Amino acid sequence: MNYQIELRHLHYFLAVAESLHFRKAAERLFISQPGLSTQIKQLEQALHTQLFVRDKRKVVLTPAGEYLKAEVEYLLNHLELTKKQVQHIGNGELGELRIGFLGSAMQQVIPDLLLLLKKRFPKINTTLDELSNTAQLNAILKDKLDLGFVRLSRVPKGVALAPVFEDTFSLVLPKNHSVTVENFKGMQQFKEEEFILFSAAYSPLYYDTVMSICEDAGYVPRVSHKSVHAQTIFKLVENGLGIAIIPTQLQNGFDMAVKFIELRKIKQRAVLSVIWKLDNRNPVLKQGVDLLLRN
Amino acid sequence: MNYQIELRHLHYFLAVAESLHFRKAAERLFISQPGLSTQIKQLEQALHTQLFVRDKRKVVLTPAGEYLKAEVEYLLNHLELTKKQVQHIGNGELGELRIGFLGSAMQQVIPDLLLLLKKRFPKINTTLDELSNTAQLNAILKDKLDLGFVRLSRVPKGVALAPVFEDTFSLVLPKNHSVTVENFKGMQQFKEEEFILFSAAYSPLYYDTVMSICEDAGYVPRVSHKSVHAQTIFKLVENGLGIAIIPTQLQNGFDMAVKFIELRKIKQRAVLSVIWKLDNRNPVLKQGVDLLLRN
DNA sequence: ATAAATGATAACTATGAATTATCAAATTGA
DNA sequence: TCAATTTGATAATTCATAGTTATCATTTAT
Repeated sequence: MNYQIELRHLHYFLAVAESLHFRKAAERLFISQPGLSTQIKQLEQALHTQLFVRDKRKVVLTPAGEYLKAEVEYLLNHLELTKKQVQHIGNGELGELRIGFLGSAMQQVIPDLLLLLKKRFPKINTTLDELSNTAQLNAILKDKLDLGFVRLSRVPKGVALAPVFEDTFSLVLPKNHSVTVENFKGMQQFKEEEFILFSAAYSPLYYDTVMSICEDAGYVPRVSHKSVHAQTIFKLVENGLGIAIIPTQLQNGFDMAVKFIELRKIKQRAVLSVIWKLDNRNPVLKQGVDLLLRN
Repeated sequence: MNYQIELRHLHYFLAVAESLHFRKAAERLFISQPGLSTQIKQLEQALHTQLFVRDKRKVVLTPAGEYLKAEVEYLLNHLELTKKQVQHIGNGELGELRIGFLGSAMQQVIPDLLLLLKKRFPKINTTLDELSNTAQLNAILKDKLDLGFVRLSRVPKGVALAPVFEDTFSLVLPKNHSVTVENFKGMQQFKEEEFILFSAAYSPLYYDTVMSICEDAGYVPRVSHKSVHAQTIFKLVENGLGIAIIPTQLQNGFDMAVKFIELRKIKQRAVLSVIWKLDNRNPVLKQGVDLLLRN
């Protein structure tokens, strides 16, 4: 009657809570549906609390289930980290740092950081994931990631943010555009152009900053296309579909038929920041952050 | 060959890590010693890491085991809280606040706080534990306690501290002592007395403060006895074994044959503070702290 | 030297996780 | 409207493995 909760129950619970579908969850877990049903029922009995409402056609989480889901995600991720950490200590390695980054940070900042880290702490392992701003923030909140490289101006309470790299912006123009580095006067020259930008959902800060650059030049830009990949933006510019404004660093590493004009005189800068969770228990994180911010 | 870790393993591991003795741990867990041995071996295999060194007469933790112990304590306590929390939410209650306190705070502050809390959040449950300063700090670091009422001036990083109650000190004298409330001049009158104090281990801040009170009067007190219980101290004073200095509030609730002189003119105060962990995930804590500090 | 204590190993037992087969209810669609 | 499909729950059965008992090898204490 009084079951003991095991990690199995938590893993199963999470699968059902995510898919809200017993059969699909069972399939994902490589067990049969009746087995999953009984295990979930056991968990509910152990907690004396209903976690799902089964409505004979759809499954939904109760408020208690909703709460448990968030906590289980946290607990399981934390346990996963602990397992790795224990192994690292057993091997005489210091630990692992899980890093997320925006594509636009791969050009320069990330390689530099990794080299620095390897030099100072040769035994620290790293994992790298290219993720959007919001994906990184979520992963950090759930202890799936230790460190994120993002372009954000605000983060929720409990998360720290520190700028690590400042870049100018550059104009991206088709090769045959009448404006050149030599005859470039200012952004007011592009009042009538169509703009191609990174989408606001991908990076709200970037979007707002570009808007403010045009605003300072006295107009609101017409945005014809939005994309999340630099390469796509370059290709669109190359084909005369508009002009773009990008962080200067981004032009490296691509071989595109466009020309760049660095906007040194405008005040806006593309700021890359690190974010991490203040209550992160990974002992390696502190050293990584210290190292990063000492530059 | 590749075992799945379960909570059972973690509970068993913790029992062995605490007793450093397989047979005793097995007894405590109500299972047989061989069963425990195999489960621990499974855990070690799952982690590919040795956790204990069995030296054919004694068992010790490896560094990796040491690390795991701390993390497992944290995880299991956190899971325990989560279970309660889920049940509370399921019952439409808000949650549970686990409070620790010094005996000397029970007189006034704790009952007041509890009444306030019950009034503002009728659905919050509380558990109360009388613990020493350091026991509270440890319990808070391990997520076994949410809120502690202590007399401390510093706390480790990651723990917050906020004063909530300030009390004057009072002299405790035997009934027949020549000094009375009427002819009391100052602490310099007690230069030659023996002092009975709370032990420094129990409350370092109290000890230092009493020392500084005598220092201000121009002498170093001779300390003849130390205790952790107010009642013991009163009893010793009553029997002429010395005099004492205590937070004034403490005299309430005891019916002792001693007299008290409140030291209103000296600058030192007995400060009671709340402490809590900044990364505590109990959603109730924030409301409790807010309520407390708003007074 | 003998007795007591310790953790590991081997063989066995029995608990309960997981499977298969099936049901009842709800939905879909010809 | 009625068969076909989809859903989670239930019942009976199987089987993996946690836990047991019995025993050993080694160390420590008397």
